[in-house]
Amino acid sequence: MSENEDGNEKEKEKEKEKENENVGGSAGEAGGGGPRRVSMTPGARRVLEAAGRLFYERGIHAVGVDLIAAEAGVTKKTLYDRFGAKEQIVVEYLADRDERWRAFLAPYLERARTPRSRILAVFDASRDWAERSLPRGCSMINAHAEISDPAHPAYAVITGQKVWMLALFTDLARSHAPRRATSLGRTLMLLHEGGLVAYGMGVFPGAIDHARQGAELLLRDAPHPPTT
Amino acid sequence: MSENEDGNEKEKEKEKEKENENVGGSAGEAGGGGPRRVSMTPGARRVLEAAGRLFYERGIHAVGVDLIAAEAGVTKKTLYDRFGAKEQIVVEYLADRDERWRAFLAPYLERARTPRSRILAVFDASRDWAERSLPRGCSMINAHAEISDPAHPAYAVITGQKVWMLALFTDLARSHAPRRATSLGRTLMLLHEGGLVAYGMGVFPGAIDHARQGAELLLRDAPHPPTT
DNA sequence: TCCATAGTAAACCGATCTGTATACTCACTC
DNA sequence: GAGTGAGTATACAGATCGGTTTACTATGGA
Repeated sequence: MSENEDGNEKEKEKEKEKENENVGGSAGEAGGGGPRRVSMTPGARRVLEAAGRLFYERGIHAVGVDLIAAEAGVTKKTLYDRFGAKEQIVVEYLADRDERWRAFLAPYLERARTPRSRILAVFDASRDWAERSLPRGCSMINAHAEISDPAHPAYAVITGQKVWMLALFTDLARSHAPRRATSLGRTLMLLHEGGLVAYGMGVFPGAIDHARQGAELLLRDAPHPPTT
Repeated sequence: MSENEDGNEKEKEKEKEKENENVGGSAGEAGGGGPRRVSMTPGARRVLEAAGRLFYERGIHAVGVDLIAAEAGVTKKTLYDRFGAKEQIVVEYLADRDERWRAFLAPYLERARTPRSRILAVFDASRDWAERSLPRGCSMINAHAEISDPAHPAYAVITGQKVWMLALFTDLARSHAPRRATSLGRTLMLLHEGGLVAYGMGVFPGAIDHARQGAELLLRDAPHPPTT
């Protein structure tokens, strides 16, 4: 363990990752706690794509590695060479979803210019995100229902995303009404989560838009403007 | 199918159900769409108890019938004689939870006397219910994450409970503010669902109480009183 | 030419999955 | 005392689970 000139090898690896579509990493980089552990070879990418689709549609426990490998068009050998265990695929799946969501959300926040509109922009982003890729509700909530053990490496990804969202709402709330930022942030979080759940279960149509209406009501109510 | 004097047999069955703690069934009876299909013998009761506990703690797909039978102290033969299939145990599990919740909620609603306090009583009941038996969040939401097929017989139980809750909130909202009952009922539903999710995932402490605060704000805001 | 990387193909492991079968016991009742 | 309902004990079926192994191929630098 003394004679590894990693400097040389790193250069090679970096050059090979020309097709890696990293999203800059401006506001991201908190995908799951650490850097990606697996080298995303073409086969690994197809595995992750297939696993993500199957996990979300049928549930994590209901999908076996044989099916994932078959859908990805790779053998189980390749799958285990890349990921080592199904558990790791689950972690990558959730971290990937989280990363994508934050990248999707970012331009919505950047476009909005007032604190109020930035808060509402989160709901707009969620609605658009849900309509295009969340027919069965939030991936994190669904995964949490299946992963009971807090020691599971995916658990941190799940709770991490929710904590991040709460911090985001609280930060945005602070800009709008500093005096009640904590409380307002939490209420926004509840409306948002409720919207996601109600949307995923089809309780009533337009659940996320309705959550946005609820948020508007909250913001109109005692907005603590510049003291007039 | 002609010679069954059910009048005689019914009496016997009813006498045997002395230990059955049916809660009158005033507002209930919508447990899952139909009457219980399985005869709840002592063995069956133990199966349902064990399955309920295991399903909730570890997830439905993660628990096998062998484990359920072992935990219940019955053989798989008994289990299959009573329930026929694991699927049916899942249905009974969810219908049972739903029934218990409605029975738990009823006295909270009866004690409250104003429309406003009746709405808040739902959140009070949920907080108490969650603290005593929902460390991992709402059973229905968790089950929905695992059961993707709408044709699954448990699906109707899941969505049925949420629809019932929405109807309850809407009814209560109608007594408080008839003009905006639909919208208010939906927002209350979102806050409530959000509270359940946030509580189950431990996003921040006292999530259901905070949802109640959000509801209070909603009710204070434009309460549409008797026109003054 | 050599060699590491990434992959295919296919068999195999022990364990577990849902579900069924046979054979028997016990308690209660008509 | 025969019959019935509820249960035990145990073995087994066929499939699938996560995971491993051996043998081989294609590719693209150094």
